[in-house]
Amino acid sequence: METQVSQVKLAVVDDHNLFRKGLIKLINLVDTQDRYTILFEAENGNDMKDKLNKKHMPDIILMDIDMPDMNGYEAVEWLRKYHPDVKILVVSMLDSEESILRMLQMGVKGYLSKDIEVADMSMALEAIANKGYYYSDLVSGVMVQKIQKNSKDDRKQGNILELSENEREFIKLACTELTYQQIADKMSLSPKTIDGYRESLFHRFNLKSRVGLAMFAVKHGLVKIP
Amino acid sequence: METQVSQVKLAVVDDHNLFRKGLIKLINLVDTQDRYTILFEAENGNDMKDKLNKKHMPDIILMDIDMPDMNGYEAVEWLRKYHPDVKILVVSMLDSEESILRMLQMGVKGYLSKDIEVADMSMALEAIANKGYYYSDLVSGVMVQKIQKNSKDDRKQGNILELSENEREFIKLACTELTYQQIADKMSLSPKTIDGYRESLFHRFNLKSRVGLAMFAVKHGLVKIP
DNA sequence: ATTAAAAAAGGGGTTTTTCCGGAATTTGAT
DNA sequence: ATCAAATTCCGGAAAAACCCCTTTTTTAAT
Repeated sequence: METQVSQVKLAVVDDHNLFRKGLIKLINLVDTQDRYTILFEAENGNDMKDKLNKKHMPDIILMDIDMPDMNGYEAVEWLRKYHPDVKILVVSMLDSEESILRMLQMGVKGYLSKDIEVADMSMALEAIANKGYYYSDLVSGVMVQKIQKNSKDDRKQGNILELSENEREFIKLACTELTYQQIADKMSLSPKTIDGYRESLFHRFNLKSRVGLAMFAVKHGLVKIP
Repeated sequence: METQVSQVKLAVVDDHNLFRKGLIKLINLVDTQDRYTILFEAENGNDMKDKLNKKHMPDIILMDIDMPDMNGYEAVEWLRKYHPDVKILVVSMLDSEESILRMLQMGVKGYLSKDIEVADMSMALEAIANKGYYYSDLVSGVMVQKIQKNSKDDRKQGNILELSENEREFIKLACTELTYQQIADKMSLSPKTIDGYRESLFHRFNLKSRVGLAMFAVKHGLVKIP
């Protein structure tokens, strides 16, 4: 085979300039065979959308999650829809189970924590370029756990991934100072329906108060902290 | 003068390995005169404490804020106490006014956002090594604002820096699912006192509900999200 | 078309939070 | 020692949050 040394076009999407630059330096350092080219950098999902149109399509996008304007989840969702061939490697500080699973469900090809070794990142890039994916021990671990848990009825237990759109919306509004009555108005639903959402969420996630729900939302990135 | 090319010993304290490595690469890249030596890296404040004893003292410590175990504030507080000569350059994602002022108050020599240009970081290091400090436009801006605001009575307005210990403690507990009654028990105070804290904070920071207070606490890093 | 499940809405009651107006106590400075 | 300020504490009432159990409406699948 001669495909081993084919060129790989990369893009880096992360809101912290210093991290982007450092990451690129590391990639160049690791890239002894001159395989990798950085096509572009972007500060967030929106920026990426703009730049994708103007440039050639990258093979792999290194994607942060927590970004202003358009975050990693939204960016990945968009990419899956409009450019399903682009492989996504998440590089994020968030290494919660929820986050990993949510990204995997959306079809990312790898997920790295930001506190990994340089060698791991190198391996991930190479694996994705060659095999098309790279699932680290952390990620595989989360996956098997999920599979095992899935043997039972999964919907009923607390599973953040399966929140309805209305529930997500309600949670966001529950993190504000609006009363439930006002939330009901804003969502054009009966206060009783809102009360139903609340109770259901409380039971599913073992919560006792609205503050608990709000902190839960923060912990799992369900709400943006401005 | 011949002191221009004196050696400068650095240390990097940040919980994300990839960021540390990238940062160090950037420093080396920028360091055309071979002035800078990285004495050690640490993952958090505690790790730093350990490593400070074993190695020579660094001249400048590049310090993250949000870290597990012992965060940047705690680390800086400790450094000021036991090694007041070590200059601290904060390099953090958090660029809130509160965070900047709190760090400045504690005597750090510079404060950089992680989304700055590489050149800025280079300038900051050079300035701190030579002049002893580097205050970017962002930081100076925050400082003058503060000075201006300070002309008026500062205590009464919403100023996160001047929260009493009890208030900080109450805020943390208000972010849990405890009732005010339980919080009062836990703090060995009357529920009415707790109610007083609540009202005072609501007025000072323009809040309308406990959820608002909790989100406020999250936004300003007054409470840890586990 | 039928039926089971999920979503939305409701009734009615308890607890907690919120919001006043103050009063007593502790603290710090002169 | 004394005064002012801050901290702590109180009573009471309206609003909001919380809880459980039931009914209607919508959705989805056979």
